[in-house]
Amino acid sequence: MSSKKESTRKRILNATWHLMEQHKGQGVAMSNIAKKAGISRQALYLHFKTRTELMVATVQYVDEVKNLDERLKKLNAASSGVELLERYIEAWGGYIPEVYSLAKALLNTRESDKATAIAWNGCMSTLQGICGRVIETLENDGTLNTRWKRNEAIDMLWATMSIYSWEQLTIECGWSNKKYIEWMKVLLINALVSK
Amino acid sequence: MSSKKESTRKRILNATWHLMEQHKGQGVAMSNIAKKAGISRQALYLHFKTRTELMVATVQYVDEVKNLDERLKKLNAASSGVELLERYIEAWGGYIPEVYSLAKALLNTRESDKATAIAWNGCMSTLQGICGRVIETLENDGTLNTRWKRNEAIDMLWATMSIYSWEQLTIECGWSNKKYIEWMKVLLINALVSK
DNA sequence: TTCATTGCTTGACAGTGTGTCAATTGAACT
DNA sequence: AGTTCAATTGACACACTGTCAAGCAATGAA
Repeated sequence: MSSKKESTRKRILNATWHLMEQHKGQGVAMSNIAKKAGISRQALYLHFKTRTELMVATVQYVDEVKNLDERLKKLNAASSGVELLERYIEAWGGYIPEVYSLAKALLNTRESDKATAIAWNGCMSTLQGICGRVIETLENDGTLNTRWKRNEAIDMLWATMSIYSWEQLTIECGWSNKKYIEWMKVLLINALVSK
Repeated sequence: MSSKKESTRKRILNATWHLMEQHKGQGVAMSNIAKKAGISRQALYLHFKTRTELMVATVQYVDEVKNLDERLKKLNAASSGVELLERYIEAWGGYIPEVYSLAKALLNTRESDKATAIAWNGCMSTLQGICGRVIETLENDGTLNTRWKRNEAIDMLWATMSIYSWEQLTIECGWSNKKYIEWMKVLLINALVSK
């Protein structure tokens, strides 16, 4: 009840978020967002200098609301490299569908916009750090397939678990998210873990 | 020397192709293409109804010039499933960088444009057909890792060899194309082939 | 030679979206 | 009463796509 009067900024962020979800990131203009937030289009620019800045802020807002950090911390409880790998696939694979629409919007514009690219790379380096931990744990356990070098394994794990791959398998191939997680484990355990 | 006077259509297609390559698919407007082709912007619309139609035609033109079909036919010479898989990775992996910029442009607009989506799906189903042949050959050889079901293996192979994955590893991680092909083989052979 | 056709040109315009600016209002704080 | 802050309205610049009308030059056929 403390936020009966939600701040305009939050109303904008929520409006952006939900419109992006609804329209799968396509055709959401500043005027639509303003309308949904109940303010004028120009007022949007009082809070966010550009469309990109708004998108970046929205992604950060969603990450905060969805509590990605906390979810990733649960990985630490893994007792082996293989378990860590499995938990990573579950945690990140379960998170992707919740942010997909928004992330897609960022991905589409990052090539033409430096601010977006920087924000995106920030998210990605967090993930790459986790991939690094997974591979190192496998290495320390002696369960990393000897064909792999550490850095190549990290990059490959990161690339394979990308939002794009998720998109291809779920949206293009029609897999459920459960199926995606299940077979991603098969792929990566077979590829990375020594038998 | 037979084409001293290149047809306007071909000049447009070449202009589009080379501009897209140069600018990595970003910020290439109809007016730029017209200028490069040496005609007026409006004349472009006499040849192609929309920007999308031009892009789709350009991809088909490039496929024709680069002779993708012929390259894929060479796969047939493979004498085993594993060899076929390796040749597929080499052939497609070698082709991606040649069409990347153009393909990226299509990928970016396909969500908002049906014509693009249809053209793209056409290309993709060709690839999925080849992935199907690869997996079936492995199956017939008895070398498909028994953890895989056929359809899931096909989808996974296709998704893993997507342009997006290539983009991540080469452009984001800085891998050379040779390295990409090398480690893609490691990934997929370990994941799909029984030991 | 005249006429129609074809391919292209120019100029103008509608529509959509982003981003900016100036003048104004209304409420809250002091 | 005066200041400040948030938001409003209307107008505008700019870029890009797509359309339309009128015209021009070369080609080929009657």
